[in-house]
Amino acid sequence: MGEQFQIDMNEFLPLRDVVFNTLRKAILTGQLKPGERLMEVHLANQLGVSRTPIREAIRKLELEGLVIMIPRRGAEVARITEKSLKDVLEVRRALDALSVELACDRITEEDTERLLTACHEFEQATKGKDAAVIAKADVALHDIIVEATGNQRLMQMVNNLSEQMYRYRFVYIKEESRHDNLIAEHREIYESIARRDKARAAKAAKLHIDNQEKSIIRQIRLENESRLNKRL
Amino acid sequence: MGEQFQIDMNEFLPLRDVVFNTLRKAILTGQLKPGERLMEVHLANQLGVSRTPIREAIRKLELEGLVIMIPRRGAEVARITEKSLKDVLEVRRALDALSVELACDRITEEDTERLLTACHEFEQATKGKDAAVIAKADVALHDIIVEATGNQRLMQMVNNLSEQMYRYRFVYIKEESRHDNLIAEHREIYESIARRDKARAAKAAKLHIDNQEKSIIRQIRLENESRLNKRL
DNA sequence: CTCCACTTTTCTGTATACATAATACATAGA
DNA sequence: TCTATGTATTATGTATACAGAAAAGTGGAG
Repeated sequence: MGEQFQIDMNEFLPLRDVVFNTLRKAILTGQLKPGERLMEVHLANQLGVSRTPIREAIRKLELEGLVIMIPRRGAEVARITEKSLKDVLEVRRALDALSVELACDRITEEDTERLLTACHEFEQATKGKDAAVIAKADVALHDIIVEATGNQRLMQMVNNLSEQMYRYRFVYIKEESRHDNLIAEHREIYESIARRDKARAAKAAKLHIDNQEKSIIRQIRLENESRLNKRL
Repeated sequence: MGEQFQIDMNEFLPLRDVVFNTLRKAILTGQLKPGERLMEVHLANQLGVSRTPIREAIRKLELEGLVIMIPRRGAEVARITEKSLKDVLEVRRALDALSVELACDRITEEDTERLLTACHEFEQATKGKDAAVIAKADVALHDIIVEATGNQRLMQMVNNLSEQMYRYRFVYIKEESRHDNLIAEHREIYESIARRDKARAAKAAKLHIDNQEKSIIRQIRLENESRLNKRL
């Protein structure tokens, strides 16, 4: 029983939400692996709560696509296939393009400044070697953009889609040879938003996703190969 | 206690899913009105089940955005504001455009035929006066397009977004003066997909949404006015 | 040794019980 | 009459109990 989840008990949310956040984080960080079963009593004991909040949390994870339900057998962590990831990225490409276009129309001067700062901070972060720091700077930058759209629903959907690939967020961050490209891509997005050039911004955002897709797909294929080799 | 939901008990799904579908339909058709509280014991009695499946269904409705949770007070049907609807449509415009673009690349000859047939059937439907029949034909047509993309995630997200405005689906269907326009818009979408003309298809899809938005926003303003008048 | 039937265990699905927060109500005081 | 405080009610949050379906284990026959 080595696995022990980090529970944010300091929150004073309903237990189901604490459980929901805990399980989600465990799935996204890979603590709970694809295909792994989520057994209610086991989780209940581990988290020190009853089955009820566990079940309610699982219902939400189910709708979020992070677990799949098998009738009379329970929940298991959703497996990521190359197809499902391409599907996600295909949608995300469209929504990221929409985000930057809307940002062109609606971003304030102040947030444009913040965006520039975020670009610089990302650049700084790449000079250190801490992938977590780089990833955080990357997220911060993209958050500024979607928030600038003022579209609540869009924010929620983009976040959810990002989540689906969270397990791979380090993949393209770690490739140091790509760092200069990432910086340039961010810069291009910033520039086009600052100049309110929607077409250019959309193009840049799509390119940004395309490049991430390449890294991640490459990684998935590597994982699959090594998995197949182990089976032999 | 006039309200009595239509329960599809013939299904042999888990009760929570039966309840989920039942409540969702009740919300989408307006049987459960925005702002109305969903009280667990009440619903449990009404549907003849215990509170457990009710609660689990509510968790899913919560994540789907159809109900909102107030801590220690329970769930209520989400209110639709003009802003929230504009947000939804803004995203939907982008995803519908994506759908037709992908359809241009991926639709089979067979499905292109079906799409044409669906156009004709929609046209036929408008000649009768049954709004439900027209709405059904409209849904069928759009389903062919998103399914042609082969993108599971996209299908799910478009369906979810459609749901959010389901309460208003009759609004633009009912305006008979718009029927010829709707037919023409569908025709234009069909033509551009058949000719694999992505740019034209995207433009047509966006226009289609723009026109729906106008109808619905007009309707919402009417409702708000009459609501305000009643308060006086 | 293998396969099949049967028993046992395990886990989900559902119902119910209990505790507590929130609200409504009523009563007393100013 | 209005406000405030205490009480009663109501509904949620959580835990637990019970029934039944799968899965796993067991034993016997071939």
